[in-house]
Amino acid sequence: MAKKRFDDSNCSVARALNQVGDWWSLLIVLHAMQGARRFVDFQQELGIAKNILCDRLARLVDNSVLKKVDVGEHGSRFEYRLTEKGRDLFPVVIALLQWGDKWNPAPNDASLDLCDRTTGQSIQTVQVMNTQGEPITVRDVFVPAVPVPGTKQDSA
Amino acid sequence: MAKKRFDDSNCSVARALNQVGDWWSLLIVLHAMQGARRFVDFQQELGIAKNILCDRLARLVDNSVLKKVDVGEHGSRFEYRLTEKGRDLFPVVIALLQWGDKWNPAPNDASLDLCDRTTGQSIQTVQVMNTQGEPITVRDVFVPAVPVPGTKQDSA
DNA sequence: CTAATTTGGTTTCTTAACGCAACTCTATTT
DNA sequence: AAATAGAGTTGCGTTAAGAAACCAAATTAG
Repeated sequence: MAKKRFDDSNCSVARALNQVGDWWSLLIVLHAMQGARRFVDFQQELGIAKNILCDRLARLVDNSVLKKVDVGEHGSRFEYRLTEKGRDLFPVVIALLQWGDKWNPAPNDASLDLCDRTTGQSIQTVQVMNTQGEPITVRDVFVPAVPVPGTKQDSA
Repeated sequence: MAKKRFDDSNCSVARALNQVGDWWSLLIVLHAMQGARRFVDFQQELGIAKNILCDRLARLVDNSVLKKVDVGEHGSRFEYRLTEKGRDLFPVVIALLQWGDKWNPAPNDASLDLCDRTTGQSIQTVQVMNTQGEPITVRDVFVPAVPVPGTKQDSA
């Protein structure tokens, strides 16, 4: 983490990064998407220190990305499940996964390839699209000049 | 940053986060996408400490997300420009931006909405889609059992 | 009933990263 | 010659990350 916080930033990306912008949070969300639910699942799969995991899970719960569910089994058993907000990080995680695959090819193995249940085929590459459904790049976008006073759109 | 590095992880997301998974890097990339090029641009727009900015820019250059261009103007002038790899983070940044907008509404103002140059209209929400072009959620995907070792499928 | 496990955390302590401020260096402007 | 600007670097204090040990409730083993 850093000292500088972006809670009140008027930049959506900054606010988003404030919640999931550290090393572990998105990895935790990814593993949650892949089925991890219990403390030990995350701990073993990620190889993360327990105190850090506690902290990250608590923060993700605070931020409503995960919810903590007491499943009254043997021992103190809790499950951390994705909320709708957490599940909504799917495009972010997938975009990141695809970027990592494309530009930092796996050193030793195949990356995990995700398939759609209904078609059985690999999913598409995540793209930004215009209203016509045509993929666009960063060069195709602009921020409309909003002359409304009081509207701050800071760079972001 | 953290001590734990994921360079050699066989997880694409981990490798991606290794390059742009800190508080500042994606914000720097975002601002670069919005036109920031010079050291002072980033420094003033982001309010980041200069040594941290140096470090982040250098790392992004190392990772080929940005390239440093000497524009021989007055003083020592450099520009940091996005590479193709950097521009390819567009879907990641936009997905994050949209998530931040949706789930952490701006405290005081409208978030900036991005428009496509050719249509003049707002861009679509970034989604994960199957081969049919239908949007899918995390519940629709599965990891096919045991990819053949040595097989690399890039856009996972 | 007691001892050992499992799960989920906390505490301690070391190390590394962040962030401010001040300083450097080169080149340009006054 | 002095001042300004761009792009850093250096020092130093604060904070966060990480490993390993310790803690506590519920469970199973014996």
